[in-house]
Amino acid sequence: MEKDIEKQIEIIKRNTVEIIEENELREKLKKSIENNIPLKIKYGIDPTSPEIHLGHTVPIRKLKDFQDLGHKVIFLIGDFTARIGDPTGRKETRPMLSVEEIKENLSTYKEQVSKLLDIDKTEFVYNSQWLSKLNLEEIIKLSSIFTIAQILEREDFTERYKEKKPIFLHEFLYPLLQGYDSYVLNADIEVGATEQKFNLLAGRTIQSYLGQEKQVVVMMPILVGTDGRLKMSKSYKNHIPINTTPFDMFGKIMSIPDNLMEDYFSLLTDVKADIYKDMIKENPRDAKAFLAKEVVKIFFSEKNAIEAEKEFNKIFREKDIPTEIPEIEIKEEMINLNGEIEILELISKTNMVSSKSEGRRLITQNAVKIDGEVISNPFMRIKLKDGMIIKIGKRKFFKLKKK
RNA sequence: GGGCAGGUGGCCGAGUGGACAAUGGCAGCAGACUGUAAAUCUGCCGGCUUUAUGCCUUCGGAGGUUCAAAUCCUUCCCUGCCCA
Repeated sequence: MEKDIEKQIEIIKRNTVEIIEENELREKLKKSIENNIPLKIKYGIDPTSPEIHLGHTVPIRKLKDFQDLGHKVIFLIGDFTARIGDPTGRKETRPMLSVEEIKENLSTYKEQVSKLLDIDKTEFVYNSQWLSKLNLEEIIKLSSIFTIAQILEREDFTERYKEKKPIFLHEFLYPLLQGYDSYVLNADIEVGATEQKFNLLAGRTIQSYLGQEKQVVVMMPILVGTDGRLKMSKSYKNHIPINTTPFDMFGKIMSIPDNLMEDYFSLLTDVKADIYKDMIKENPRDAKAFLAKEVVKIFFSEKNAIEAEKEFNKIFREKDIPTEIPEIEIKEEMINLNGEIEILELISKTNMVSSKSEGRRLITQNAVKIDGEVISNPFMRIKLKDGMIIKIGKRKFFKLKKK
């Protein structure tokens, strides 16, 4: 364990937006070092979607910092609270998840987290273990800690309230339960994104109400998604999942707006600020490629990162075809006697496009190429050849396989 | 329980009997350009049919009125506001 408090503080503070309260953190660290007992770091996640994306990795990287400092990371899977749905940042009520759905989502979690954390040193807990046992009396007692005004004070609730959107009673319970989790775990520190502030603070209130030392709250910034405006989230379709291919991750990072680069460097990589700032100034494109490589390296390997870049350049700079292309088999009955088929027929029947209209649209927009040649007539008859390359748009490639 | 206002395409949001597959914005897709799947500009953006003043499905659900309904009526479900 790192024995120097100031050094620990320095590492903890990197990238954090706010720490509540810093002196309490100092106290906790001091005690921890004196007694050689690691602090319990709580981090909770909803198993609503089994996909972890780069946005989630910002706080998770902070957990890694704590782990490296010798503290104990407790990864809380909110399988029970997921059934309520965290109202945080939501403009509307979340649908309740069923037990089955949650179970399904849980399975891939650990694997993804293990790309960032030392999984053997990480404890995983499920809050259904204790929350499902709470009785009504205890819930009422918890509810009595907060007033409606306090809960309505939260920005997302206030907004919804102002916009006359529904807020359901059970949503009020969410922060209470999250706070109660902290009490059950006897958490020293809870890490979360800034939008979690209310929930994180509820933990402090509940702990102290129940006679426990308050947790310190460490808040991490929100990562903006590929659209450059909204927070990264699967539901906004602006996310970069980590369960993907190195090439896809590389490409998605290349698609972020230029002005996001600094944030991404600082929140997702260990590259020093003066280095990436210079790079961005010098050549934004190359800086972005470097960023993409660095991130891919974290989740895959250096080799994968280099290959991904090569592949990316091959396709988008040299306008070449990818190394690996999905093969499409053509069934006999689709082809006429001369071995021909209409192009639209070909791409729609083989599901290269989602519908015939879509295919027609793409063809008339000059988005379809066969062996490098633009096809602009949807009814053009194509003589099929084994190994023919069909390119649709910029990114979709198919190789024909004739039976 | 009563009164009032609402429920529209992935989202936001116009439309209040025909020309509405439904203005606009966002997201998405394509093309051009480029330094990249950045930015910008242009086009597309329910499905089906060789495309057409064509057909089918869609404006909370179910019925109905009408030659014709997202638009009118009945009823049910859901939300907000006010009263109790």
